[in-house]
Formats: sequence, C-alpha cells, structure tokens
Amino acid sequence: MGITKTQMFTEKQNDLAQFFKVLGHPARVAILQYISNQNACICNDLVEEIGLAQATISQHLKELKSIGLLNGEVEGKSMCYCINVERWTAIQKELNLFFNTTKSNCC
Amino acid sequence: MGITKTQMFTEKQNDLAQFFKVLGHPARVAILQYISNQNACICNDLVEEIGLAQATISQHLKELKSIGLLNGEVEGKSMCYCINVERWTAIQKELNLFFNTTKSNCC
DNA sequence: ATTCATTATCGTAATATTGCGATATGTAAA
DNA sequence: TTTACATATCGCAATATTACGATAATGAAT
Repeated sequence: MGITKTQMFTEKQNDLAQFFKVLGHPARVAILQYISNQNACICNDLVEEIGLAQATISQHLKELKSIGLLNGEVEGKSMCYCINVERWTAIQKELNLFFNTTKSNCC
Repeated sequence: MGITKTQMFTEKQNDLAQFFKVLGHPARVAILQYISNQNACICNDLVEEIGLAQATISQHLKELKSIGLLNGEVEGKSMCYCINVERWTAIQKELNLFFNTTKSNCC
C-alpha cells in the first residue's frame, strides 16, 4: 500500500515519527550540518556543496521547513536559510523525552 | 527516482539518517513505547494492541532489529522482544551529538 | 505424527519518496 | 524593460515503503 495508517496512532506518536522521518535522509542531515558550519548563514552553495540538483535541494529544504527547523529570508536575489534554534532545541527535547521514557529492560 | 544517493554522503551522515528513518514511523514509535510500558517483556499482543496485521508488525519489528534496537528471544512458541538498552542509549547519544553540534544561529 | 498457535517470509498492490529536467517566479542590475 | 541569476514548482520516471493475505517455518501440546 504505502499509506501509513496515521489514524491508528496518537497525535504525539505521529508528530514524533514525523520529526524522525524528516531527519531520516542523509541529504537533509548534510544540509543542516552545512548550514550550521557556516558562520554566516550561507544558502545555496548547497547545490554545489552537496551535489544534488537544484530542484532536489529545494525540495529537501521544503521538508525541513515543514517541521519548522529552517527559517528562510530573502537576501538580494538569493535565499538565506538558517536553523531555527528555538525549534531545534524544542525538537531535541521532545526526542530526548521519548528516549528517556522508553527504555525499560526486560530480558 | 526514489533511490537515495548514499554514496554522496559520509558514513556518519548515512548512519544517522538511517537511525532517524527507522524511528520515523508511528507504528515503530508505538511498538517501542508498548514494549517499554510492559514490565515483563511481552511480545505480540502488539498485533492486537496496535491493530495492524501480523505480517505488518513483524516487518516493523524487523526494521527495529536492523539497527539493533530490539533483542528477540524465543519464549515457548512466542517471541519475546525487548529493547536493547545499551544500543538505545548509544543511539540517543549519537542523536544528541548531532543536535548539539548542529545548531548555529545566523539570521 | 498430528494439531494448534505463533512468528517469519513471500508476493503483490497501493502509495510515498527521491531525483531531475523543464519551466515559472522573483529579484537585481544593466 | 530587458537581461541574468536564484529559487520554487511541476511533471514525470524509478525506486522504496507500507500493508496485507497466503503460506512456510517453528515449537508445544495432544
């Protein structure tokens, strides 16, 4: 099928899974790392840096934006993307909460 | 295409993305939470509990096993799955390292 | 040995994701 | 306003994922 039965799960579970999912692609990991490494908030050297087509990078950026991880600002004729640190930290907290409340041992 | 160009990324980036990806489905989040909530390491009440078909649950368990998050033991005619806490904690550390080293602000 | 229960695997259909070329849109400069 | 460049969106093809029924494999009990 390919369709995920989201209605069977809680909103929390779906949200959590969504965060994980967006981070679950190496290009998006690389994009975040690259943006972070530039002191200035350099934008789409990403295309050259990462080596995927411009359309593809744009799509990945869109997904990162979809969970609020990136802010975009017009900068001349370019776009300046940067990490939304508040959101970043909030998501990190959510994920840690999940990790900390989900680790009972048994066997 | 649908094919991820893993060869363009570092092993670390691919590994990280793989962890995120496996956690990026609500059924797998729910499975982990359910296993964790049972004091005893109860197994496939999961099928009843979660409401997906047995084959589907089995497939999700396989993916969780693929990154070492679950241990499985034969228990009579059932299987006893439980969280591999060492691995769990190790992955949590990896993800936090990623979060902590990737959050420069700019705009 | 047969039966029953549990889990894994196979095959398949439906949908999602990834990637890219082409094209549209937006912005700055000439 | 034309040109040039940067980014977003569209449309498509290839592959991946999700889900499930059917079936195989495993183990327990009869």
